[in-house]
Amino acid sequence: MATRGRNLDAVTMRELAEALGVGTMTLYGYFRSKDELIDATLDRAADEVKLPPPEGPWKAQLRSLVGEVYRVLRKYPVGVQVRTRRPILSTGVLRTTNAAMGIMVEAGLGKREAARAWRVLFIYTFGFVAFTPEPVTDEMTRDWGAQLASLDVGELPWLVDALPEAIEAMTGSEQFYNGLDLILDGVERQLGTSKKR
Amino acid sequence: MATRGRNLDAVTMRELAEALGVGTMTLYGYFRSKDELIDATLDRAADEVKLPPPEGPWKAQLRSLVGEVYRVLRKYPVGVQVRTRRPILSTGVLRTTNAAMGIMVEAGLGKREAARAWRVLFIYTFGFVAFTPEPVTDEMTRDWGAQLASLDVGELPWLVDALPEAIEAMTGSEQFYNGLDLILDGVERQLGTSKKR
DNA sequence: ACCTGAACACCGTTCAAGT
DNA sequence: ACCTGAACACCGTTCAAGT
Repeated sequence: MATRGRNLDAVTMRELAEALGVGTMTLYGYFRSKDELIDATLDRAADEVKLPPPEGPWKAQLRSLVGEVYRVLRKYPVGVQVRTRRPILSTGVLRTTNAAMGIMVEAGLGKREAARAWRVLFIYTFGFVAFTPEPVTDEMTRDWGAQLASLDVGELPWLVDALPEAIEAMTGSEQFYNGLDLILDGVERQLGTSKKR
Repeated sequence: MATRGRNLDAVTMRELAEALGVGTMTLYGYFRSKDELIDATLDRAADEVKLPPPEGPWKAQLRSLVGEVYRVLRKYPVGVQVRTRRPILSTGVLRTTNAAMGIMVEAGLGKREAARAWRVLFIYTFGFVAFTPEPVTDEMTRDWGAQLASLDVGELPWLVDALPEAIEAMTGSEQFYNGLDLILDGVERQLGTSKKR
């Protein structure tokens, strides 16, 4: 098996119990299942998302809100994998969706457009954490280099020509805001076509 | 444990071997590990992505390419979870990245901007598959409804006001192209600011 | 050369019992 | 009431052996 990494299996009931100095089954006195334990953790995490004050340009508010979600999700990456299996429908988590909807509707976007835009932002944020390895270890760099070296690059001229740029774009976790701004530009354009006020 | 769903654990070496009518360990004669077996499957899948002919507007070409990636990934959703653990660096898969870079650089985008835009498109496509349950079963609908009904919605006015729109935006897998077009608008704006020709 | 059952080191969780 | 060891039904994979 590959490394457990940031996957759900990175947390095991046995290890957690040992770390707490109790028997494994003691955990089941407080949570009915591992899923329930993880849910409780994520609800705590959601409270760490600071909602922006409702003032200033909508774009700055939304950027700040999404940035907060990103920051907190990086701290609790287990939330990403849980979300791949089911939506997380707790008040703590939905507070964020609610705030985003408020910002966009107040800015003049229709409800449907706002809901769709939020979906894109949510997918980007969770997806960024899901698909950006962090930290990148020396072993990873070595593995990937070896794999790339063994490729027939003759068929990949555009990629070869922009290899440094491609590697930078795919691995840098500091690049979250680049993509976010690109998407916010797209949302702004939606605003132009569905203007309500 | 929750359902295995479309996760990597949905495929077990024992079950696969049984389906093939061989002993479990026979598989290890052909692949060194489960990871290697999955990689071989994904490389086959990547060949199903039809690259668009290099003619017509760049936006239509890129839209068609990303749509193809989406279509194929829906067929092999196991690729999503594999990608959360490591990049997939095979010629088959990188053919797609190469084609996307070609379309964008030919359109006039700088290499760096093209690489960053591709990252957003990649994250959106993989993230969409990762975070959109498909199919939605009756049991899921019942569970989510029950969870939503038990919430204190007093704190979530914007969300409550747009609940049908939110549910539609979060569950409809046919909505992939809505978000894609929003992102392509953002890419177009990049083109305006970094125009090369 | 090709195949494979038994066994190992793990999981989450049930059960039946301890205090 | 609170806690928990043993056991069950699973994994991927190693090992040692079959043909």
